[in-house]
Amino acid sequence: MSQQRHGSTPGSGSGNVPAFPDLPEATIARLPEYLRALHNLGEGGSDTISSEGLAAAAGVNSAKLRKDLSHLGSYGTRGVGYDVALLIEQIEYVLGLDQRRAVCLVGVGNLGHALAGYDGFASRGFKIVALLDADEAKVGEVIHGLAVRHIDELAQVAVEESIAIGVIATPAGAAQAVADELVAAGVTSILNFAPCVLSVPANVDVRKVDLAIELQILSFHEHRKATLTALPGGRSATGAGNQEAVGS
Amino acid sequence: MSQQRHGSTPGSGSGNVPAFPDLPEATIARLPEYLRALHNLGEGGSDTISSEGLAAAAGVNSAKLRKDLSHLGSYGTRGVGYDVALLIEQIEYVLGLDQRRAVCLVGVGNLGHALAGYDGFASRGFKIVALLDADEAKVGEVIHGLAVRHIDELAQVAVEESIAIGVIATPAGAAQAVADELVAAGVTSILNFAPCVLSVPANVDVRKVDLAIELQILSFHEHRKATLTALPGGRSATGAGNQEAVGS
DNA sequence: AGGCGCTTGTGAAGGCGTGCACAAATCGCG
DNA sequence: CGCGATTTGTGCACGCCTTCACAAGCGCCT
Ligand SMILES: NC(=O)c1ccc[n+]([C@@H]2O[C@H](COP(=O)([O-])OP(=O)(O)OC[C@H]3O[C@@H](n4cnc5c(N)ncnc54)[C@H](O)[C@@H]3O)[C@@H](O)[C@H]2O)c1
Ligand SMILES: NC(=O)c1ccc[n+]([C@@H]2O[C@H](COP(=O)([O-])OP(=O)(O)OC[C@H]3O[C@@H](n4cnc5c(N)ncnc54)[C@H](O)[C@@H]3O)[C@@H](O)[C@H]2O)c1
Repeated sequence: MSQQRHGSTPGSGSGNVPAFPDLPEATIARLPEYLRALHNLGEGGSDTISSEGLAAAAGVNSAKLRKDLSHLGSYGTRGVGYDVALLIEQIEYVLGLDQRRAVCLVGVGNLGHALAGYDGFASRGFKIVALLDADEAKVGEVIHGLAVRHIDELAQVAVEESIAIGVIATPAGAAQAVADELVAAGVTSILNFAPCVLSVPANVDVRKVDLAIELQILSFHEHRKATLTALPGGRSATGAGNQEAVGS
Repeated sequence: MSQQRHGSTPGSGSGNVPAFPDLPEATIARLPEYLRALHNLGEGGSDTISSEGLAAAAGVNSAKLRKDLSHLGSYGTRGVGYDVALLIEQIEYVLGLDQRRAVCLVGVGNLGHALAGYDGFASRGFKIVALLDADEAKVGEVIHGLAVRHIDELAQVAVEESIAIGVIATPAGAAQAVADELVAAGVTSILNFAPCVLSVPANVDVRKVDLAIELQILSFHEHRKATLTALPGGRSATGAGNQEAVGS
């Protein structure tokens, strides 16, 4: 394991060299979950936490958690557990949360309003620095201290604020056009709420959130449960059930 | 393959026997995507569609799509493609979308408001039949023709409306309690927007949507791209980039 | 009727992720 | 100082998923 990577911790060096030994996608999708659990535990006063305990708090298998964390390096102490503060620092560093990330939100409609007012972004190092819409009637409206600007100003704002992440909350029909504009403005990560497939250059990452799909997956399981009425075991009320989560 | 399963199609029989040859989870997570693409194509006038075409529309590999569809049975015609209408019917049947599914929404705050007004649910066979909140000030408020009711009425409404799916849009602190109440009321599928792990009986399905996690994953990739400034190939502008999607 | 091009359905291989089980390491205590 | 309790880090095996590649099947054209 990389025992000499201990020195190169977040706060210290700025231009620290090496890209991480490319973590498995499945792992990085779980890191935010661990981070949240750690924050909760930190407030609880705990100084260290065992893999078992943290795994329980994050809702995963403890072996999986240890393997995930081992990819970041060796930040635990055998016989003791993980130092909560240090681990938080490490994960935040790996996720790039030590630097505030500017986000722009395009489409200030029903959903956009909710997102604009959501404090769960700011508390994780994300700051919405621009609200954009094509509807002239919405331009100028102030939401949580931020005025809605016209979409045509995107390129300008993106440069001014060094925006790398964009959120699309427009109707599906406009999403591709908006994505193109975001890309043109230099955005390299997009979170898309519109139910459609986006086509973007290879260097741009897209993540999609589609509530209808989630419901349809649940519907399938409902359908399945319904057709299996005659299940031999009956209902077994286990403590922690089957938790499915987003992630690619 | 199962050539005799053709007769047992959706519309016809009601109490049709067999549970599907349990589809892979990865497949069922993609079926809604195919379904949306098919609906778009259907409006476009196409009568049949090739796996290549549908795969492109859904943003997946064509071999994967064929394998996914082959799990439902053989509904394509070699040399021609898939009959759009038939395939839609099939997928909707498998997902259990042929019957309207009643949904209740708990927590009518910022996010809850947006969800309550979202028409993307109804258009997919889901109907929000109850809005519930603990805040007396919100009880009675009418949103899109539906009045907010007090959470204490959950059990009653759940039975009246045969609610099997519940959506949680309350603060994280209240989510577990709400989940317990939903389970007690007979709900067997939960879509959770609160950033926390829910503990439920084994027969209950939970899916989580956490926007902060999505952003953190994007942040990681931003961080990675930033540290890799010296990438040999430069930016290769491929047509369809890397599309990550939700799903477990 | 026969051949040709096109498309599906699938066998097989490879990669990824998961979870078990255990050796190595650390702490506390006698 | 040594020993036992505890917990991490990981080698390994298994299963799922993805992807390639191709035979089988279908329609159309001659
Ligand atoms: N409301 C929800 O709860 C919800 C849930 C899941 C997904 N979605 C999806 O999110 C998207 C937005 O939903 P909504 O309910 O907020 O819709 P909405 O119609 O209320 O808002 C859309 C906003 O986008 C703006 N817009 C349209 N074209 C634009 C363009 N080219 N550039 C910039 N802005 C543009 C409109 O002016 C409007 O303000 C939709 O794709 C919807 O399917 C919504
Ligand atoms: N707003 C967003 O864009 C957004 C985005 C992602 C996730 N979320 C998450 O969704 C949840 C809701 O967010 P929000 O911004 O709508 O919060 P909010 O505070 O605006 O709304 C929460 C609502 O839940 C109600 N509530 C509280 N306790 C309840 C209980 N025990 N039973 C029933 N109702 C109860 C409150 O009365 C309130 O109306 C939070 O967990 C938040 O983290 C919100």
